[in-house]
Amino acid sequence: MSTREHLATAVSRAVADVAARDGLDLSVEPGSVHLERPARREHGDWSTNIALVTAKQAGTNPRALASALVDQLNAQPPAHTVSIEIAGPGFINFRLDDGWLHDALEELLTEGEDAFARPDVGHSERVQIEFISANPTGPIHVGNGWWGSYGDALARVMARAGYQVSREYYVNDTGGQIRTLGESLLARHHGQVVPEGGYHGDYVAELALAYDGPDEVTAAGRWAADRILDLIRNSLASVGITFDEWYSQASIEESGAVDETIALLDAKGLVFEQDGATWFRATELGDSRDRVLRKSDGDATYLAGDLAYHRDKFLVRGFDRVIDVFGADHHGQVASLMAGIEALGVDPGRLEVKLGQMVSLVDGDETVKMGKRAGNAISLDSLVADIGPDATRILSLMTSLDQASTFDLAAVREQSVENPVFYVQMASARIGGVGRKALERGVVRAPLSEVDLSLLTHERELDLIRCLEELPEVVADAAIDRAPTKVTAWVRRLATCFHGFYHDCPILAEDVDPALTQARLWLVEATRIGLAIGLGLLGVTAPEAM
RNA sequence: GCCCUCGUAGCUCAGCGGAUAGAGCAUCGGCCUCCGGAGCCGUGUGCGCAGGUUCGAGUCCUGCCGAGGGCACCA
Repeated sequence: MSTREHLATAVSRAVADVAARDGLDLSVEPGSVHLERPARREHGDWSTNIALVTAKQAGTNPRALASALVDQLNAQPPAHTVSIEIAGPGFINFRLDDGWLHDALEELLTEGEDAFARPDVGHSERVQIEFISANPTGPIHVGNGWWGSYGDALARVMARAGYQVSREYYVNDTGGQIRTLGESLLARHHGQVVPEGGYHGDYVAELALAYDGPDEVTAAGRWAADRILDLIRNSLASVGITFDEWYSQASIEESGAVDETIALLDAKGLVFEQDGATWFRATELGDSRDRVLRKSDGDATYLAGDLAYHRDKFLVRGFDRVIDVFGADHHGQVASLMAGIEALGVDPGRLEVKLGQMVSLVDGDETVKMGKRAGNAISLDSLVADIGPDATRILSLMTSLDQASTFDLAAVREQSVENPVFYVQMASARIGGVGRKALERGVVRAPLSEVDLSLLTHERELDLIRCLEELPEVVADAAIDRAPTKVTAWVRRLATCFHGFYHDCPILAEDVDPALTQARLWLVEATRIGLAIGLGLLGVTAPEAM
C-alpha cells in the first residue's frame, strides 16, 4: 500500500472517530477532499483540506476541527510520520521522514514497468475514442496529425488507467466528396481538366495513371478513397497512431441504419417534411435550429449518417462512453449531435466532444496555417520528414487541446534546445550510458533485496524519487481530465530531476561507496521505468543512445 | 447579429477550487581533470476589465472588451 493510501486511510479513520465522538456531520462530497503534496515544501510532504471542506456543515470552525483531527491522528500516527501540523486557514500538513520515499521507490521497482502506475480509475468502462476521421480525399495534413496525437495518447492513457478503450476512425467513404473525387480522378484519367471544386493535387494525377476500373464516378471515387486511405494509414503509423476500427460510413448507409434512425426519430414525433426535405426537430432538444436529415434529392445528410453512426456506437455496439475528437471548425455539429442522440434515448452525458483549437505552424517568417481548407496546409508526412516522429508527437502533446497555439518549426529544427524531445531523450540516453559504463567497469546491479535504498539521502535523489512517486496519480489525472498533456509535463519534470541528480550524484565514480552505487543504480533503473511508461503513453521513443 | 472556444511573463506555453501562479526561450552571470555540457546553477517580470459565488477564484457564474472558429438540403 502506498504512503498516500496509508495517509488517506488514517485520515478517514480520524474523521470517523471525531464525527462519532462529537456527533458531527463530517460527510463529504466525493472529490471535494484532497490529499495532496503541498506546492511549498515547508508545508510538509502531504496535506489535506478536509477540515476546510467540512467545518461549515459541522457547525464548527476549520482550525478547531483540524485540531481535533490532528489529536486523533497523533493517537495512531501513520507510518513515517514526523509531525502533523495545522497551517493557514485549516490545512492539516503531514511531515514525513525520508523512509516514505524509499518505500515508494521499492514499490515502484517491485511492480516494474508493466504494473507500476496502473491506477484503476476506469473500472473497465468501455470507451470508444473516435479521432481524426479525415475524409479520404487527400493526404493527411498537420492539423489532423496534431489532434490525432491527442486522441492516440488519450487512448493510451485511458487504457493504462483501467478503461477498455477502442480507437476508431470514421471513414467518410460516401456522399458528395467521394463523387467529386471520382470526377476528378476520371477527368485526369482521360486527360481532361479537373472540374471546378474538384481535387487538383498531384496525388490525384498519380492515382489516375494507375486506375483501371470502370468509367463510373462513384466506383472511381471509392477506388481512389481506398488508395488514399492506405496513404493516410501509413502517415499515421509513422507517428505511432493506430486504430482498432476503421468504420465505413458507406456500410452504415447500406445497412439501412440511416433509414431506421430517421424512423426512430419520426416515431417520437421529431421529424417533419418541408420543401421536399426531411427535417429533424432539433430545436426541441436545445439546438439553435432544425436540421435536414434527408435532402430533397433523397440523399441522407451528414447529420443523418452521424446519428445512425452514434446510435450504432451506443445502442448496437454498447459503448458506455464515447469521446469524439473534432477540430474546432466542426463545433457547429455538436449541438445537433447531442440533440440527436438524446432523441434516440442515449444520455448525452455519455458523449464527450473534445474540440481541438486551431494550431498554427510558423516556419521562420512564413506562416503555415493548418486549417482544412487552406491550400497551403502542409502534409503530416512533410512535417515528420522535417523534424521526425518523436518531435512531432511531443510538440503536439505539449499544449492543451483547447488552447490555440503556434509553433515555430525553424526554432525546433535549428535550435534543438527549443525542442523538448531532445531534453527528455537525453535523459534516456544518459540512462543507457550508465548501463554501458557499468558493464564496461564490471559493475553489476545486485538484487533489490540486498540493496539499501535508504542510502539515498541527497536532495537530488529525494527529488527524483518524489517525481517518480507521482506518476500513478499523473496517469489517473490525465485519464480523468482527458488531458495527456499532463503526462508530457510530468515527463519533462522527470527529465529535469534526473539531469539534476546525474549532475550532482556520481554513480560509478571510484570514490563512491559501492553500496551507494548500488542504490543509485536502482534509482537510475526506476527512472528508466518511469520514462519508459511516460514516453510510451505519449508515443515517443526512449532511445538508449543518441 | 446569434452560438462555441480561448485571453496567464517580452515570446511560446503549463497550471486538480487551495497556502507566496510556474516552465522553456530570450537577457545577464557562474560551472567542463568528473558516468554523454544536447547538461547543471543563479538572475525578474504576469492571470484582458468589472461584478458575483466560496473559508479560499487564474480556475466556477454574469456582463463587458479582445482573438479565433462556426451559423448549408457541404462533409
